[in-house]
Amino acid sequence: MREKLENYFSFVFEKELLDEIEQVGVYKKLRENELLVDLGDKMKGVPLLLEGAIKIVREDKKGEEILLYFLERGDTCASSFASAISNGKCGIRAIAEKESEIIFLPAAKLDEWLVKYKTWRNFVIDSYNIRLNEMMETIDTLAFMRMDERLYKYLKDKAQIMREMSLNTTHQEIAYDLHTSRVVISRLLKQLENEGKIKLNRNRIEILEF
Amino acid sequence: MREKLENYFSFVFEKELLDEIEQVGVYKKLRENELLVDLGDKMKGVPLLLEGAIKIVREDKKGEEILLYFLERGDTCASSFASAISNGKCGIRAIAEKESEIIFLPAAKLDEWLVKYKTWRNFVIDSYNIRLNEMMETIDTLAFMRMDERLYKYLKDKAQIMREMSLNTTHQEIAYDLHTSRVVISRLLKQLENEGKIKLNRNRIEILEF
DNA sequence: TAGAATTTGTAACAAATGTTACAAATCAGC
DNA sequence: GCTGATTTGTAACATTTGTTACAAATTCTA
Repeated sequence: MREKLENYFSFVFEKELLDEIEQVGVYKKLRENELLVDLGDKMKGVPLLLEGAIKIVREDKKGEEILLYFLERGDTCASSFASAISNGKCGIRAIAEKESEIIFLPAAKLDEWLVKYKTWRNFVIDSYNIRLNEMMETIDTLAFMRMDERLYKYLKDKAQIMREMSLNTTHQEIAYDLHTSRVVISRLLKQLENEGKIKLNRNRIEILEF
Repeated sequence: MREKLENYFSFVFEKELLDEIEQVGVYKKLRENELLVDLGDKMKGVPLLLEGAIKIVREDKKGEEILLYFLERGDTCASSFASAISNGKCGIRAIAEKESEIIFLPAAKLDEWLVKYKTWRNFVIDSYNIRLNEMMETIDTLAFMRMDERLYKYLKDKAQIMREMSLNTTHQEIAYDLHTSRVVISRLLKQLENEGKIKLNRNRIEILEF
């Protein structure tokens, strides 16, 4: 764990903080599709993502879903931070898109470290800023793009996160993430294929153009 | 200024911090429709809103706009905070919806206060959390609601912010905020009027049902 | 008060997205 | 192999949203 921690955070956190994290942090391995945070959870800590990819999804009362963004290694979940510090509920769901490794940091330390470590302050503020920007990008996408553009962007974003030009997924799953119907996705995927941008196979989509 | 500061922040900030804010903060009065922050600005400080209402708008490269949310008294602009601390550019535009009063806090103090005052840490974290939640609500609205629902919600939200059941606005302005066309707004407003929820006049919309 | 500018109403049509229904293809397990 | 479940393709149609065009109503200004 120390090794992975050093890998991604030695340029972010000072040595003393890394030591503390190693002491109090709880390492956890997530298998693919494992649920990390559910809607309404009260977080007792914050996850630091060491490896893998995590999908953050918003759900409303009626159970309708939409993908907000993905977390990559080095990221943390700002919404958990909110929930952990203020003891409130989390408004999102987090699911591992592939096998991932995290370190869980206990809520009690979060505020203490803000005082003690400038690098921690920077990290927290940066995380919030990154997340705000991510949310703005999501809003841009929803407000300004048509479904065909959103779909193509989704495929490219996911390929980047998964570090794979070939995605294992079904039309139905994509429809859930983009909050539309399977038929619409099938139609637009076929259109993208005709334009030569992707290649369709059962349970697999290859991205040909980036 | 001290009086207004005490009014809304005496239960938020400790006395020493209020003193410091009074010393270094710059008071400013904004007239209606005055531009406070523009797209791409580098913020040299953060505004605290003492009085009034400020509209936060997102704009993409093509000049297309959409309303993100409103700020009320007691609020601050998380996006400015981001920009001020990291010396980056601001991704939004802020415009006074009505005459407003703000205090501008210099960037230099922001980090210093994080160490010195627990109340400031709470305020900053809370502000980020409130903004993240506001963004999620905006995303819910865009992803899950039809235009007629969005329009009605917009009217009610704006009435609340302006503390007025009667809004001075045109169909075109609403269309800009919701990123649609004037004709669509006129059509849906007429529909809401027929349902007895609002009453239409030139340059004025009364909300009858809340 | 006449004429210009702004705001609103509405029709007719186009495009995008959503829905229902069903068939064909592929796969998993026996 | 056969059978049932899953996934994909596609047609036909409904609904929502966007566009163009133009007239009427209201306000502003000279």
